[in-house]
Amino acid sequence: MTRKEQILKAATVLFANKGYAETTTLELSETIGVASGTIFYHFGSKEGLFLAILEDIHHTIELEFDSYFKELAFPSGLKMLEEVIAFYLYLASKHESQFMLLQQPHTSKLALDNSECHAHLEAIYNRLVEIFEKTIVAGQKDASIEELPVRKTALIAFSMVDGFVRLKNNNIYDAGALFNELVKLCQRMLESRTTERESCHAT
Amino acid sequence: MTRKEQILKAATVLFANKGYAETTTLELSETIGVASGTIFYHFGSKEGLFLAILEDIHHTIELEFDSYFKELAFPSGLKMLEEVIAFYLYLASKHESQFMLLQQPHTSKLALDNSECHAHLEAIYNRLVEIFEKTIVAGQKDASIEELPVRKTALIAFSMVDGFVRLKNNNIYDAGALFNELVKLCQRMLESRTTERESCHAT
DNA sequence: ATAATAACTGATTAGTCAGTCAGTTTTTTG
DNA sequence: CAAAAAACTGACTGACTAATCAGTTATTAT
Repeated sequence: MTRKEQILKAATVLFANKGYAETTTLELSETIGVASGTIFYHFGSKEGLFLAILEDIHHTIELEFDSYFKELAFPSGLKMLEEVIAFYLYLASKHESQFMLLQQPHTSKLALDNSECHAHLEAIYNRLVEIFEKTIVAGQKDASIEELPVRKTALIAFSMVDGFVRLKNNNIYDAGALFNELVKLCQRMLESRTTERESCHAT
Repeated sequence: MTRKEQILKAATVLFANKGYAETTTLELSETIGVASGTIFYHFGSKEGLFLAILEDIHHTIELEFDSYFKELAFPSGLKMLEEVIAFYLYLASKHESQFMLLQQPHTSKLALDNSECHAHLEAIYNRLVEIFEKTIVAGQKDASIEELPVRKTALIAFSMVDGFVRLKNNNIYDAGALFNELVKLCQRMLESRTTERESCHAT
């Protein structure tokens, strides 16, 4: 890892866990063991560093999704939903600090008046929602998922799983023990029922 | 409104929208039109002010829930779910700044080493989850809601609706247009299916 | 009306922070 | 190897911030 990458990664962890404003550039430089000036040599300013982190997150997520969608093959859309939730939670755990940073209010705050930040955030969220969209479309093809509006339903499923990640990261409840329930409820929410009812009336 | 209340309410709005660290006591005093010393006269410190806000939020939520549960009468648990989601979103909108403050990382951060903050947060979240617990219990009594584990299911339903509020507040997507889908998907998630099948088989 | 108490003020203080820059060390290039 | 370029340093600065406190004004009690 180069110095620049070291700073980037350490800053991601600190910003995610302490918050942007609460993390000082001096503290950051001390945790890595470099002079405080080095940060500004590489990133120009604290905000420049933050934007570089966002770009890195964007890049990470693009890579993860590209490799995940390359090997997609599931028995049914509904079964895929389970895998997809597991993958999302795996990602949020593997890149915990990066996901926590995305959930920081400072991030969405900055996006309001910084177009670079806004562009990254938009692209990242589209990718995250996409995983649910593809699942719903696949499930509707094999009739395992109900004919619900794809985009809207995907957004709600996303905010559900994302809310779960937050619950976990905030340590308010022991959310880790809720994984099975989350999957089951998500499936109940989306699974197709027309077949069951029809076969019932048919008899 | 007394001066003290004025400061409390203005601080709630500023902390919620700009963040705790990003809001200075000078800025706060200037928006109300009082001397900066007045804040410290009433609240001792910036953190004391924050804790007073949390107590106020706690109080607000207790009051709202007490009056809501006083007049509870619904045709079915499933119908109640719709009302309860609407009530939750109504609350989050009526007390927007207070709900946004609850979602700030600084709040859950402070709870880790401040017992007063922790106690308030715990009580508030219990009340918020309670609304879903009561609905599930009611629905299970009239057989409109499936026999799922009450607490766990309520936690997930809560995190779903709470995630929705965040989506709305962060302005990333036009979440306002998703209300009907949210209600529908929540109902699909929880509604009982055994009864339908039974009544069907009975005929 | 007067004393006593509470509410309020704002200049001051001690400390912190992002950012700078002249100078040093390391790496690359010819 | 020498010269040039890039990487890095850390003391310094000016702007800003939470908190203080001696003094002032408003309110209440007697």
